[in-house]
Amino acid sequence: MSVESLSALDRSTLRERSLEALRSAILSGRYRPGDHLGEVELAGSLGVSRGTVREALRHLQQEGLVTTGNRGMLRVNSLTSAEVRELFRVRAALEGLAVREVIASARREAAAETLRAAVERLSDEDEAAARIEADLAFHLLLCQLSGNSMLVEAWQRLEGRMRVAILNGAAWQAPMMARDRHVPIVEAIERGDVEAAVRVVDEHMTAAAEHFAEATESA
Amino acid sequence: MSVESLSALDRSTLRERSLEALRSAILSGRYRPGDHLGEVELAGSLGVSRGTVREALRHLQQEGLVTTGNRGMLRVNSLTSAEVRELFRVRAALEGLAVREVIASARREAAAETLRAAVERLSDEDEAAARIEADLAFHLLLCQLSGNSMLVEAWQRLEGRMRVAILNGAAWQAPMMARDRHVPIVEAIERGDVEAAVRVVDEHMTAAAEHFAEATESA
DNA sequence: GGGGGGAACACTGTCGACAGTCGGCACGGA
DNA sequence: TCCGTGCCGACTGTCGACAGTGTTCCCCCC
Repeated sequence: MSVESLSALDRSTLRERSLEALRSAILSGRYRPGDHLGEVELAGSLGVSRGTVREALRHLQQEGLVTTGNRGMLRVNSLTSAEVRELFRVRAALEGLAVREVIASARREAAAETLRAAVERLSDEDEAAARIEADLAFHLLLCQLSGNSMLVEAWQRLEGRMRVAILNGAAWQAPMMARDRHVPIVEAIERGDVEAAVRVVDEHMTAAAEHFAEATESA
Repeated sequence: MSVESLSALDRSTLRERSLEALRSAILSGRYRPGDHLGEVELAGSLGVSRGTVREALRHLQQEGLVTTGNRGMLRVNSLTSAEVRELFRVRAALEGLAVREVIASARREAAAETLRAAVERLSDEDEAAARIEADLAFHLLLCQLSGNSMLVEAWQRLEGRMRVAILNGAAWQAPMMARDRHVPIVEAIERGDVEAAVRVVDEHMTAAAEHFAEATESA
């Protein structure tokens, strides 16, 4: 009786799929920082028209993964170690606000529980890529639980740059994403200790900043 | 419901000019929140092709000035009063970081002086539009003087939403942008008093948040 | 052998057209 | 009157093509 229902994936536009493909290609390191991204070449390899990849590239440009070169040409972006440090300081400010709002929220208990569960997914053994995803998911969740949509948006805008920074030091990120590093945050939220929570987040970010900044310097 | 045609003597690309034209059209209130923005119609009134306005619209979408409606159609965005409050809390966090970094900076004195000059441009008598510009310029300058490029970027990403919020309560913004409100910030920076500076910024943002949130509610 | 001119080349900017799809409306039947 | 249904218009998604412009490299002349 029922016709094959169109899966939601087929609903996505070519532009969205191209965008996702390019983003993951860059983030997986298939393109090196500084590599030139030609519209025609990408269009050919993705099997779509130039206009379509063009839109995807412009989107990536606004995300900060791609930057405009000499003649309007686009190339893969990279971050200096100073920018990495700056990035983490902004993150600290944002996530500091997040923990503040989570603690002040009426649903603090439920939020803490959710975060506790997310921390458990931060395995110390998994693949590097999985660990990165779990780490970013934890911090995004923290922002989401604040209930501040503008905060979530701002954080997500930084996410692209974050991933670039992480990519630079991908080989050494191990100790940063460990479960130990995140448990104190959850505990401070559970206790409702604003000062401690903010301080812990700050320290976490400072340590991560140093880590990845050094990684970029030696690259 | 029309935008002025673009002048042809400019060296910038049509896409950039279309973007600027659309942005100022929305921000000047020529389009009301919820208004549908059709690609063909805009292309006609701007005198460019659909693909060109399409890119501009996508840019505006990422800026948050325009949001995707029912069928992938774009319409002018508006903010709820709750979102306005959230927005200002994020701004407070960002600008709090800014004053912290400015004070910690080696060029604190020079920065304070620059800010002092910017405050003077916050006239109490000028046109509403000019006052808004001067106010935003002051806060942007504050971020820029921190020397944190990622912070500047994050702030600018919020700027579009800011202007939407301001637009909603455009008639009542008078007391918010007054010089008195900003002088204490500069003074705290001059004294190097971090705690006071952050507190003043926070209060400034909270007051502004209430102001514009109420304005959007009664609109 | 070195430098200048010029001709392909390789891009991006911009455009007009075709096709798919969604919403609304009129019409006919119960 | 109310509901199903098929048509129509509008709008976006996507594409291929043309034009303008740096860039590069080769060839000729000094």
